[in-house]
Amino acid sequence: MLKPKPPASGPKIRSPGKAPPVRTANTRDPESTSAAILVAAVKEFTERGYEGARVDNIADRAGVNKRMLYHYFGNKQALYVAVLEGSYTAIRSAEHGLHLSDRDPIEGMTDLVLFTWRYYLAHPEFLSLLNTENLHRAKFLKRSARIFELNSPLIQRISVLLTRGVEQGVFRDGMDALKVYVSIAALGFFYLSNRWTLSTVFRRDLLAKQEVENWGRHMVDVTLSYLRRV
Amino acid sequence: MLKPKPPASGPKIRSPGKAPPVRTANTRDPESTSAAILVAAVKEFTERGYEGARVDNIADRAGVNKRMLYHYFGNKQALYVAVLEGSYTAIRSAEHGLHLSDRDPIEGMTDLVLFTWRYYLAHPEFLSLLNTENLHRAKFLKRSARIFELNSPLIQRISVLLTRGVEQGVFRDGMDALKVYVSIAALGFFYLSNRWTLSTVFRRDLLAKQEVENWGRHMVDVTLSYLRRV
Amino acid sequence: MLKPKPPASGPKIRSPGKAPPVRTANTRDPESTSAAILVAAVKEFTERGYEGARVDNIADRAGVNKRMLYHYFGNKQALYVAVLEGSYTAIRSAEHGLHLSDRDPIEGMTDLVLFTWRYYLAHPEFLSLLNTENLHRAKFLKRSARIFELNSPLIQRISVLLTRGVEQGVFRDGMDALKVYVSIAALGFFYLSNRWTLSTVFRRDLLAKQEVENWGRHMVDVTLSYLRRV
Amino acid sequence: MLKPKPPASGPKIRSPGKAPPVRTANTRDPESTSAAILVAAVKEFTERGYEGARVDNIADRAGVNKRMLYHYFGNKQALYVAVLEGSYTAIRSAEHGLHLSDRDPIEGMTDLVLFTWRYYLAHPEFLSLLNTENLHRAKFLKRSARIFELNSPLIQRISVLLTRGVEQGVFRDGMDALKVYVSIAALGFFYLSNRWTLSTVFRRDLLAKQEVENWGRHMVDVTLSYLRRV
DNA sequence: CATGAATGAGGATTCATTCAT
DNA sequence: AATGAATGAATCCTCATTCAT
Repeated sequence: MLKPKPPASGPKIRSPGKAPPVRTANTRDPESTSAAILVAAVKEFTERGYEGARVDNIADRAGVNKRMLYHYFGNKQALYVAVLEGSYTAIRSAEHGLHLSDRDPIEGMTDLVLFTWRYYLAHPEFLSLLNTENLHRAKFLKRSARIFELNSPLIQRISVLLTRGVEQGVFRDGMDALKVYVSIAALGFFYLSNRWTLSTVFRRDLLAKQEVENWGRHMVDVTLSYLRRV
Repeated sequence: MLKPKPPASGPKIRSPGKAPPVRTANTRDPESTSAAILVAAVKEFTERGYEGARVDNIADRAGVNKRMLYHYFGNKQALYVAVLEGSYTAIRSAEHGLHLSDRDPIEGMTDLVLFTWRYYLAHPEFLSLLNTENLHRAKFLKRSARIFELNSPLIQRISVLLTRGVEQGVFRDGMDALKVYVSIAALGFFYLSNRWTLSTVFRRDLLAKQEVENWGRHMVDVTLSYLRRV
Repeated sequence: MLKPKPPASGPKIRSPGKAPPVRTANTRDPESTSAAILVAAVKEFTERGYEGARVDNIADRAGVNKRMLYHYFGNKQALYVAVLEGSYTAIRSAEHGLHLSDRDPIEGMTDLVLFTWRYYLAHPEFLSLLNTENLHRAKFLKRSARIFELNSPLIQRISVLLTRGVEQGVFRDGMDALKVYVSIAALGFFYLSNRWTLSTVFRRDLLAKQEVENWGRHMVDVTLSYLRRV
Repeated sequence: MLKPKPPASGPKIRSPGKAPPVRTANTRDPESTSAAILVAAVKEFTERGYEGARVDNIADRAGVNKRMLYHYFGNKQALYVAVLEGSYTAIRSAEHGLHLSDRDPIEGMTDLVLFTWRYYLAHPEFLSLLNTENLHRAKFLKRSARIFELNSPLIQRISVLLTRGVEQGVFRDGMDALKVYVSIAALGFFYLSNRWTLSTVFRRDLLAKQEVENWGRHMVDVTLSYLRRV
């Protein structure tokens, strides 16, 4: 009798970039199983986008049976939404570590810019997931009711910071907190998200250590130049 | 954590908004056939990304037999590369309309910023394609030998503009042309590319006429604040 | 939930020679599923060659979902290789039933010839697969590391038989075991493999019972005439 | 306007083994056009079998427009039959060069064997086409009415040779001319046709010059051993 | 006679998801 | 809870053949 999957054939040729399973099978630990799936899903969706991501790959990477993925998350789309929400939750909760309210406005703004830059650097998956989501016109994100609540406090706090800066005579008046935040995000996000095409098109390695540090300072420079009262 | 979605949900995002064919069949005009394929491919890749794009959809949208797509472009990937190259060629040739060299530096820079902003506004496909390409780490773009030649003159011209601004005492010294360009691009690109998530997360319609105009001015403001000698 | 099966039966005219599925679906018995695929693949490749074989046909003949074929064997080519290896394994293990070493040389040789003839008669798939493989210049077979080990003992045993025949004064000296084996195989193989063109060209039914028996005797006659000391 | 077949894509990836076209286009010489197609078709069918052969490849190899192939031959199958008939015609007309009737029987038989061997060596396409045809159970050949007339004289002439050999006391009596011919053909045909698998399975280069010469002598040896009166 | 564009019917393969244990 | 076999609907791509010039 022939064995299934004879060695000569080598079926199941996984896509490149496959990581070895991070868990051993049959742990019977719901907590760890679903966490492992989530971690694997973040990687897969980050690397390949929504359409490019493979359910099989996620299961393999998580070291769990594919069926578990459906058990815990329902389907690919729901898993993707869970990944997305997790990413937003993470950045907003990280931002809580920032204490913008009781700081010197210039220092507070500098911290915000550098925090944003460093967060993006440390969390490429966040950028990639956002791009993927924007390709889909945020249709998945729209379903998540909590997203607005999650994000609006940040703008509020920037607004306070700006007001204090104006009161202290260091910032220009009439600045829009959302505009300021979007500008900061834009500088950091675009640089990293588009680094592949930028490096190719302009032949300059944007991820070199020195370039990365410079860009953080540059972001501070641009932001403060814009805000400062002249 | 999201609850597993009820079975009725059904992912399977079928081609929304599929357009009727733009041509009648069997024109026997190679130029028009391959052009129609290219136009359709731009749309499809823009809307759905590389993995999400469907060869069948492209053929349908172009109003040509699917086989023609392979006849003229070889395969999906080659067609995608053709789309990508076409997009870069288009923006760079549009930039040629700008006469940065013989202008007042402030005006020239303002023109560059506004041009960039308006080009991105008018060409959402360019932004989307770049995002798609960056998801793939520019692996397709890297194969295109002409890309660097296509893009490097722009940086050269910005550099000249900056130098003239310094000479005339209006710009700060020591500015990096690539940094300046990437900053401008970042402000415009991120705003548009991420408008779907931004609108959702901050509940503000970034595409409202007034907002769009404001953002253009904002980009000029930020850029000149940064460059100006204080 | 019931699946909404399409109303009418649908055309889908299968290629000629389709056999009804030999299994019922969804047996959930991997052994039997992969065995059924292999059996069906032998038939299909035998009847139509590698290029002519249809993966759909194989799945249909095996009574399994087409997807299973990829699950167990990877792809068409790997399945073909499995079929090929199986055929070689079968004939060599059948040859083990022959006890050439402890026999009278003339009898042993007669047995070998008749065994070969009968095996070919009983296993037309082996001949057909070999022809197919030779059309491809053995490119699939070359990848099989075990093939040489599988076949070389036979030549060794013929060699011993020849030596004993020489010692007993019944065989000529200096005979090459491989030449002898190839000659025997040639007589049987060609007759059967080429019987279709031979029958057409010479208008003689080579598969008539009497002809078949005669040819076996003829093979013995030719072989012994050649080997015998005169 | 984009040119069809952009350089980046490189469509029309032909299968390996493609030969450059042997003619320049648009010769407007029917004779040479159809001859070129036939020559190209022989190569393609020989190398890839009937199902593996590609109409496009044949046209390319012939350096003619694909449409011409249909113009001159009707379709792929008819072209294949033309190729097949051409091959049979060629070998039989070559056999006419042999003068078996007025020769010493032993010499005549030796000539026949060596002629067969050399012809097979020089015409691998004949062997390959026969194998292909046998895979299809000679269904194409059966349609060719001329085939029997073409081949039967040969057996007649062998029969005469055998009779003369018996009369002269050098050949055994009661030999069947067809059996003799099939045996000779078998020895030569199988050796060459199956050389790829034989070489792989037994690790011996059957196409080495010395081996080839030896096999011709071996064929004579076997044939005469069988026929000779002892 | 000659050309190259155009076509519809498959071809192998892949995918998210469900079933049976 | 967990498993791996099983499935049907795509998905990219290819092929022999015909059409319009």
